Amino acid sequence: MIDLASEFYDRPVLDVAPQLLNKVLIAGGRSGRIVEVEAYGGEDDPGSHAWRGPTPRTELMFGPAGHWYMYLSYGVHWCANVVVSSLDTAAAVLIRAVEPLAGIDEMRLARGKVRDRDLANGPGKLTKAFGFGQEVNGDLVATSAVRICDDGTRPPTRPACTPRVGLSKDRAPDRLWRFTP
DNA sequence: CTTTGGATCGTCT
DNA sequence: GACGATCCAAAGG
Repeated sequence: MIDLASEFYDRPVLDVAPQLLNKVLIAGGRSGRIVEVEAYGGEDDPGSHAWRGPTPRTELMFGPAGHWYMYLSYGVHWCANVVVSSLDTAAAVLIRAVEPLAGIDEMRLARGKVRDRDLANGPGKLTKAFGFGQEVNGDLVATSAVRICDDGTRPPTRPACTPRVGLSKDRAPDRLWRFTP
């Protein structure tokens, strides 16, 4: 189990996103394999929070690579993004789903009455299953309570590329920036 | 199985 | 004042 180095994140978002597949998310004694991600660009991407330039909420996206950018979705769910390339301004990868590996009892407790397969198969579900939120904003490589590690499993050689989920019309639906193994 | 509507509140206009 | 990078329960086939 090796923490990904900051160099891993400091690359174009379309390189980093598919390579996060099959990596392992670790937090609070729980772990899970990343099985769905989405890439978001910066000011040139109508689907991105950073589209209209920096705001108080999105300033983290304009910061250094290898940091968490957490945001509250629909006033209810915390969603976890990893900021990537400092050259591609304000790009980030949304972690959309993980497959539980360890700490499954804690996840069941955090998630309530759902089937095991539904414990962490959504961006809001996984943060609740792992029990973290806004407080992890900041450097994920050096000091974070939420880490991303490589356990030796290779990324898929040919990941599936599909449209991003939940974007309203005209938000660059032509960009197939959702990746699954 | 699919569809529908409610929850809920920070953020930006 | 409107709108989400969502989730879930309930209702209908």
